Amino acid sequence: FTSLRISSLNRHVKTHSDDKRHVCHLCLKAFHTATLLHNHVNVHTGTRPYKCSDCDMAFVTSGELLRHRRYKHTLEKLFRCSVCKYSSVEASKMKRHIRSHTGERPYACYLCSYAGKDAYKLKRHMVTHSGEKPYECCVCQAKFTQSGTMKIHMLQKHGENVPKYQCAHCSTFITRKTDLGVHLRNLHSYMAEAIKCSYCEAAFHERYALIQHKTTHRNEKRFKCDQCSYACKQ
DNA sequence: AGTCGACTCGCCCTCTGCTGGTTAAAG
DNA sequence: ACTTTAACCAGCAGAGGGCGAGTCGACT
Repeated sequence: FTSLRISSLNRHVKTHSDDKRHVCHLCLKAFHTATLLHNHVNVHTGTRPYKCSDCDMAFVTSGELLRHRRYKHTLEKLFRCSVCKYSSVEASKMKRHIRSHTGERPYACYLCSYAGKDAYKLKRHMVTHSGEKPYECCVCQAKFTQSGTMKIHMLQKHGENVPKYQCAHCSTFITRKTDLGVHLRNLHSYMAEAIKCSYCEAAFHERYALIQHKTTHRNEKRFKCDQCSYACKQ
């Protein structure tokens, strides 16, 4: 560490020393400076002098308030991505975002080949090795690996008047948005090679159209006598 | 020494969407 | 009875938002 000012150096040196003479009288935790102790005591007492004028939030330091206001009220995002339109309030968020462009994955799992783009993803991944299911449904006690999965479960299994997703191309209603995506891919996507109907010469580039077409054969008396007008289904 | 703002690291959260196993209905 | 298929479902990863707290430069 280098600094232009001796005062900064002196303060920096304190960060390496065990000389933490400013001790919290409530929990005995020690700090290098009186300001740090002061901020810490505010956490105990709930004292948050910096109140947001636009909502009920309040903070221990002015810096925290400023950041909060950028996130929630001014929406001032100083960091802009040079590749896409993303912008962020904090530099660390931009650093993390850039990895989605570069593909860099610095957080490697020591048990498998997985590597995460940030620490949280690795931590979340590690649950897959421990087998832990930390989230429990309060209604049926089913357990889940992620909170989001439990939330979907609660909504779909125990929710009332749960809206379903209607396919824009057919009358099918599907419970989950993600399954509607699967439905669209499987049944409504264009296929370069047309599939032929097994009962006639008709051919279709969309699977759903073929299925609909096949229903027209359902009550058809496809087996015809070539001697008379007799015909039957089977 | 105290204060302030900028910077940084870290933690936890939600939203989103793909994947693959299961199930039930239709063929 | 058997096979196929599509919705249902939980697992799991990608991406981003929000905040706590420590450090440092500049200033008083």
